[in-house]
Amino acid sequence: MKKVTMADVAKLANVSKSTVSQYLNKRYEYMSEETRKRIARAIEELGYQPNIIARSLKQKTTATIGVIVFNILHMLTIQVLHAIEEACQERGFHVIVCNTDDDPEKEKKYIEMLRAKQVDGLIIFPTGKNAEIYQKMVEERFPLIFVDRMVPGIKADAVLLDNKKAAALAVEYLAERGYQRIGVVAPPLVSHVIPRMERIEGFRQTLTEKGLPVIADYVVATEISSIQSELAKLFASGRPPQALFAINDLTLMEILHFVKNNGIHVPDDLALISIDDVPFADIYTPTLTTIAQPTFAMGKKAAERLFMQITKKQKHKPQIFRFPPTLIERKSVRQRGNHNDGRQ
Amino acid sequence: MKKVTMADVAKLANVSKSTVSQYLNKRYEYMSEETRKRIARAIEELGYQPNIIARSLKQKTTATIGVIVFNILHMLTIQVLHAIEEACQERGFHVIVCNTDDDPEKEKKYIEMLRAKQVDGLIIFPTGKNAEIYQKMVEERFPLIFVDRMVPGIKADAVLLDNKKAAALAVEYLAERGYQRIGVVAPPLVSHVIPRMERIEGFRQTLTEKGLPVIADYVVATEISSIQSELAKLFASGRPPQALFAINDLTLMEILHFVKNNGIHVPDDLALISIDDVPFADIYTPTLTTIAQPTFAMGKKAAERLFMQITKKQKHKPQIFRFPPTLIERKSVRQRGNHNDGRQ
DNA sequence: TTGTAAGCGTTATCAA
DNA sequence: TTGATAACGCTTACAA
Repeated sequence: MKKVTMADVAKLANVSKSTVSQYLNKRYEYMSEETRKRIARAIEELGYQPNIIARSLKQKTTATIGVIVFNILHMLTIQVLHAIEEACQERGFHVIVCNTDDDPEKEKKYIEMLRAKQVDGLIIFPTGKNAEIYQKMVEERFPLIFVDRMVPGIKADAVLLDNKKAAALAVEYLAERGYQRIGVVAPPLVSHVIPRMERIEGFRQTLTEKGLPVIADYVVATEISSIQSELAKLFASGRPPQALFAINDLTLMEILHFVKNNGIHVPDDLALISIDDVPFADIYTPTLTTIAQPTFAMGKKAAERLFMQITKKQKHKPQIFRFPPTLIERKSVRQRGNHNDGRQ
Repeated sequence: MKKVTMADVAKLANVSKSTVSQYLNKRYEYMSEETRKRIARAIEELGYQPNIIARSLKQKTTATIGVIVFNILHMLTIQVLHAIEEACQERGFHVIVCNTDDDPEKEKKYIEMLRAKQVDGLIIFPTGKNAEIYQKMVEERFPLIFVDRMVPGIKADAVLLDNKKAAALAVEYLAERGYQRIGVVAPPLVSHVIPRMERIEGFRQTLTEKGLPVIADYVVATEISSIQSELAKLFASGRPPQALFAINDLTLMEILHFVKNNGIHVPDDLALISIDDVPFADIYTPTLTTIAQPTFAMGKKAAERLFMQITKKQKHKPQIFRFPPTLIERKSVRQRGNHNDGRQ
């Protein structure tokens, strides 16, 4: 009762399917004004809508990309996704979004399904645990970009924050303001999650460069759910840190809960700086000094780079794009008095 | 060099394409152990991956749905999307996500493109301004669900918050605690954005029911960018409101900025309650009393209902699903002293 | 300037 | 238990 096809249009307009096809693809060059109008009328009359699936089958291209993320609720994910969607919109592409919850099995299934659906390329916020599959795509020259996390050993394009720099920014900022006992809070340090490692590495390194001690106890790296209790232990000890560096928005939230529940005053009792510019940074009291990621630029770059891969399917040497973090100075870190030697 | 097709598998396994097809669709009934193994081996050997596009063309079904949202950065959007994605995952469906920025033109283009791509159904957070197009889909019985906003006159399923109830909850809560001069802050009241209208309507109605005056000046409904200045005017006047009801998270943010910039103390100078349970509600000082939407349940319902439409393409009378809001009591509203008659 | 016909990679209907 | 063969709706040489 419903499906109008090109053949119907052709019949009604008294032309052949190919002519209709020409028309639809705007190849008007050799088409008489007359036929063009007849076709237009027929399409109108029948309410014809082309079937892109059929075209895709023939052309082997779907104008669709897949974006596989490990946490769709993450602010970073959403912002990058936004930029990707916008870039795709400009090019007439569509985005299939898949959420893995950081489960490699789901990721694997998604990659396979999306490739079966013939997406033209993939942007992945990887779990990091499907090396063989990533590798296979690289070998086949399938258009692929990693975002946020990269996977060691896989020669694919990646769009990342300059994580060491971000950590350095934080530590330098604190050090310059007289903080000496600086702690860091992070999720568990697992080796395949590169940004975490890089941030901690940058933290340690910068501390050393600044001549400050790296105190093992001040490195809190544990499940989000136990950050509160770990912090409690830390602050129950004799010498709690003077400042805390939150490696991302999730850990920042935990710290904020902790200070609220324990009546710790920021920045007087404890200075705070974090990576990820949370939306409430400047309504919180005190406003929060953060290190922002250029999320929109990152998403845009990922999309553009993917389009490049899609259009010119040459070899292209894999590139890692490191985006610079930006320190946004607010009030959660203040200048420490010089007379204070660090004791409470 | 790459594309392995069913024909290749068939040749290698020494069977016909149809047999391979049977195998892939797990119709093993009449298949000899022997051929089954041969096919399995051939698939393995060639690294064959089925082309779902071809299958879709034949079967007229893509196992893909489209989700068109008017603001992908909205927290509500993201949470509902999350639930939709999860429900789709369970059913082997994929989700194409499109962001319209509340632009009806974009929405129109997206709807057309997605239908051309033969998606099996559409979940739309509508701009509300493409009535003819929505109507056409309804008439064609194309699977369609509206979320968050509904469109008057369009007989389609919709998943919504019980907006009047939400507003009533807020006003009752304030009234019961002795607040009399209650204001509301909202984006511009345009008639096609139903939830806004419903919330304001609920606000007014409940105020009246509680015997409280509806003061025109206390209804701030304006562009987000000018909320601050409108609030400034309001508070510069002799009798500012004792409590403010933020119609959504965006307006809440503006109010929060305003109180911070003007040294207004919450809840002592001004009580605050809002729809949308923002992530920082319980780290803010004071913690924020909010009215939460059951976002996950809403997304799940939208997906399930869409699947129902997709599977049984019968008439089905359109239903509006109203989800109950939940008041989460925190500290941004306190009991007012009875001796206070409302004057400052 | 327009039409014919051969695909694209599946599935489905019959036969064998 | 398996195999021909014709769709599915479109694109694209090549002819006319």
